[in-house]
Amino acid sequence: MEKVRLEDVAEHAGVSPTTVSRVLNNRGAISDKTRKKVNDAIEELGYFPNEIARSLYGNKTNIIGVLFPNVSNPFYGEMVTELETILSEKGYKVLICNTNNNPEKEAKYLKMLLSNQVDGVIVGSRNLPSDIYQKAHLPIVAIDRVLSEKVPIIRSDNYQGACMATEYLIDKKCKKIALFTGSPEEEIMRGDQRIKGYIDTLEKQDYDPLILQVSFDEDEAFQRKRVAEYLDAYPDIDGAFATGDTLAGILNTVASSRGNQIKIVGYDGTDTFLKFCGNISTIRQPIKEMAQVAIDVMSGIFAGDYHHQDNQEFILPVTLIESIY
Amino acid sequence: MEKVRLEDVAEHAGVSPTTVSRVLNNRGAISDKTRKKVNDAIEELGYFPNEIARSLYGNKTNIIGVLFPNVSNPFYGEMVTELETILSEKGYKVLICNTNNNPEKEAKYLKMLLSNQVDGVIVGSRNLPSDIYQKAHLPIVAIDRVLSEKVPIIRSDNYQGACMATEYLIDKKCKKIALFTGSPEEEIMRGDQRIKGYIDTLEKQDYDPLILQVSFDEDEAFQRKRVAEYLDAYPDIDGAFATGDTLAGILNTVASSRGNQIKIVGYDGTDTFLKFCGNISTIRQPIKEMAQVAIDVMSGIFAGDYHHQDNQEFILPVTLIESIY
DNA sequence: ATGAAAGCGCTAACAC
DNA sequence: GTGTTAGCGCTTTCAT
Repeated sequence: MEKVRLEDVAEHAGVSPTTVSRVLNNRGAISDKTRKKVNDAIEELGYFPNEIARSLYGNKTNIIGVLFPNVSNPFYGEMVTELETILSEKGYKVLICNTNNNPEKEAKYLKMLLSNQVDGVIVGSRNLPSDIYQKAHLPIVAIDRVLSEKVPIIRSDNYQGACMATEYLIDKKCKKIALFTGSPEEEIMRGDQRIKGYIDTLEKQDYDPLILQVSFDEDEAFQRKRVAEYLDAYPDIDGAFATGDTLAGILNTVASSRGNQIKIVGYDGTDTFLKFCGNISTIRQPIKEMAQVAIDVMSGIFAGDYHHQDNQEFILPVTLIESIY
Repeated sequence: MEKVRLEDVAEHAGVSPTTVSRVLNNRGAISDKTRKKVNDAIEELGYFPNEIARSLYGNKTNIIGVLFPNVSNPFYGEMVTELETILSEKGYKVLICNTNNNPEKEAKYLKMLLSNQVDGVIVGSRNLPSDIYQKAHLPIVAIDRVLSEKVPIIRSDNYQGACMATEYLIDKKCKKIALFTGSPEEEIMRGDQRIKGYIDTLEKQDYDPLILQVSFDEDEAFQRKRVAEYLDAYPDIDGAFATGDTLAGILNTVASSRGNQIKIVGYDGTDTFLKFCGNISTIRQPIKEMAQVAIDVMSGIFAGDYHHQDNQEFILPVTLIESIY
């Protein structure tokens, strides 16, 4: 049971390779008789075309690389699932790369993708200087990340989402509304939109913001400890906006185990979170729609009818998912 | 900025293509002077090798296909992450396929992977008749799935895990211990190991088993309703083993919202679950270790030193993760 | 309607 | 130590 090549099919059918290729690709004119002979030969030999050879000739692999920190994170996992679903329907294959937010891995992967002649890259990770992506010279779209001014960004409305979350907590009569975030200091300073939405909303209504940081780099036990310390230090907290669902989950676990009554709103609203934590409200990012837009934009780049403006952003609306109980 | 080929490098360096190839692959003897010339040319032109051409020649793509129901499920997401991490260190790339447990998609993907000349396939999905995998004639390993008697299986000790979960609930003085499962009737009948472990453990101690089914095919709202109905019907349930963490999460949400005091043990123990639901105990599958074994076995197949016996299984031990609070 | 021949970018005999 | 040549499996002019 050796590998069957197009040439074998041709021989078996008593025609030339060209003819087989034509049948395969429905190109040119073929008599019904010949077509049948060829198709029978294909069937009998169990032939299927070698995509590698096709790619080499055609200079197109139909492979899209997706570069994300980590598909074990439900947000990225669901995003990759949606991307893959849409792409596979369009005849593309997906090469997956988990960067773990490690710049070296990210650089290595980008190079690998280029070497593998991928047709485009969808990036949800970023640790590299923007010129690296710039000179990759390849269709790229970014998900919620600034790669360079030349790369279009698809994101959900982080500012609006934060406002909705905060307003919700105000509506629910919370008096002391804290923000829990995993973002590092610099990012907070640089004006993270989720944090900005929280602050703006509170200040508009004369509440005092309280920003509490729980580093993502620490392990979970440490994060719990840190959260518990915050709850000790600010016992009057009765509302909390967590800028990610993971943090919302941890906060919920810690608070409920201590008997603290805190209304929590998370951020992301993945299906996984909704299933695991149906009793926590959250802001849902429209993952599927974001995936669709990302691919539409990329298709536009392929087709040559996407006209870029610097710092182009596609911002999609979020929704508040109120916990059922 | 056109595509740079090996031949361009050769020309630029004033040597033959062969020499460039030799420098690239560190093969044969090359004078230091020539090597430097070539490397300089590579640098100047920004050349990188075309892996497609290499694959075509070498009959090896260094691509592994991974076929799972869905990376948006944290168990599969974490499994794929671990696989990808290990594979990328070994120089392999990962082509990802979400079958959604759809037989047509699965068949289409398998064919696509074959067409793309992947070096091997890791499968965590199964809806196809076993002969399809059999005649694929390709190194295959399966994760927790029977594909055919010829395909080695890597799984965790489901029976043992179920026993541990059930024993834990008995230890915690639960009197009425139910099992919640999403498996369909047939599978339950066929002797699912998690269910068997539960039943055996209970019967050994003269408890009555109570198996409650909550279909995975229904949406979440329906599942909640179904769970609530069960809790109404059996108000004396004070312990529950859920055969998956998702179900454990739903059960926990419903129970706590109704004020039912139920000790719950889930199954899978993904990092995501532990973060989201730190207050639920669970049986943890050793995902990373399973990924490692899967790849070791596949490497063995590649190297020709894996000797298969029919229905070969590699079973890894599980651990009980007790909720912190 | 069909075939012969060249070539996609690379590697590996086989020369010298 | 370096170059010439053929070929991996396919598609596509260009003939006929």
